[in-house]
Amino acid sequence: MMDKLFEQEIQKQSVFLDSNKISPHYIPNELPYREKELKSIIQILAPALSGKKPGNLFIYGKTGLGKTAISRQVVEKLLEYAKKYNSKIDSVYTNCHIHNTQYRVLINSLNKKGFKDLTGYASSHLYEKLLSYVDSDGKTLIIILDEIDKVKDINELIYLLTRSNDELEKGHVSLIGISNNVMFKEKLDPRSKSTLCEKEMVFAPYNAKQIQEILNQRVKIGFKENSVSDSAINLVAALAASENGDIRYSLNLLLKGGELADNAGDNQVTDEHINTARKIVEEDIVLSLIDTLPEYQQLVLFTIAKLAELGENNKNLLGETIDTWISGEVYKHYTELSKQFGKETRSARWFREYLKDLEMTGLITTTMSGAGQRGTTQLIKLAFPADKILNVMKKQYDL
DNA sequence: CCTCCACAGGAAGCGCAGGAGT
DNA sequence: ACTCCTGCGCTTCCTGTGGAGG
Repeated sequence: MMDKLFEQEIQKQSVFLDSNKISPHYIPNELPYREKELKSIIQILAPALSGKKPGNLFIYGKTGLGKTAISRQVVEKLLEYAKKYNSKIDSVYTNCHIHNTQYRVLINSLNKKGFKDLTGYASSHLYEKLLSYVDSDGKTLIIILDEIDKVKDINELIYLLTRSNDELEKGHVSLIGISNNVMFKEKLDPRSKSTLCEKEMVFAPYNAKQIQEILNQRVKIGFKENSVSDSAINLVAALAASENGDIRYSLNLLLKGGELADNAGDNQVTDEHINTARKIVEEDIVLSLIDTLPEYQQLVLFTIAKLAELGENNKNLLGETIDTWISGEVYKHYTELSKQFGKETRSARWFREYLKDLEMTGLITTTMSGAGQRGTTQLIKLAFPADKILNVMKKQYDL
């Protein structure tokens, strides 16, 4: 019985040749339309080959534009060359979304370099360990900090890591910081800012045509021939273009679309699959955004979503749907709802901080009021359809 | 023009948790 | 085990801002 099920699964036809190659985590050998960026990073890091300290680099750009892929690729190539020419270069990659403090970044870096059982040590001790690791043979250590904006004590971390260059007898430490948060740079200490942003680079979005080309390449290696209709690829490219040229998003669409086709037993991915995939992927995005939110922010979001739901049957005098509220109004409803759920009500001041946080996650958008409204107040609007948010929240918390 | 309203957001301070030092 | 310190989440208080309304 079980054997039969496995047999069936194996023999099931698939549109995929190798679904791993469609995964956003897969780094292809060639990254089209990034030659310029590739060249600049190589130029910045190249001094390491002759034992000089490469400049620190800050890379900024929206999600899914190849920041991580390019940096990792360049560093990998650099290590190959270093071997060939006998230069001592080493690198360590840390995703700060997971390792989001100075301490955790240090632990992670040392772990990856083969140091074990480090928990319990003070961070000064970890720092010493890292220093001696670099100093032992005078290597150049390139530290890649992805999603660097997620580190809580980022100023201290930057200071610590760059200060190490003064204390090292031989060898250097060089930083590559990657972020998709525009505001991040402005929140840095002026001192950290000038160190980290010694060299700076901005990744521009791909346009629809470039996305199409990139997707075609991936489809060729990830899908069987003719398993994705041309119009489906066009649709994915168009959708991604409207999402700031986010390749990761488009790959997720293709991956989901392929799975949907497989499940339905279809031998080609069509527009229909992509449209369904889009709904699923979007819901996943909303879910993951909401999921990481603290409880009290979720309640605020829920309040706004509830208002939006009501607002759909609530037209203003011009017959337009009401989809924007002033913060005082939302706060009133929030206090009512929190009583209803038996939660403590936060002060209006802190409520405003919640709004700011929600805006940071991109779940809501706010604008300052102008004429037609007394004084200055925030006008609050959901960034996603209310039913989508409510659906996700209902599933999660059976509200 | 002046006052009032409705809010924004800074500053101070408070209780608490979790480390570091002793 | 104990104090001390620090950061965090939050409240309270306060000043500032700009349109509405007299």
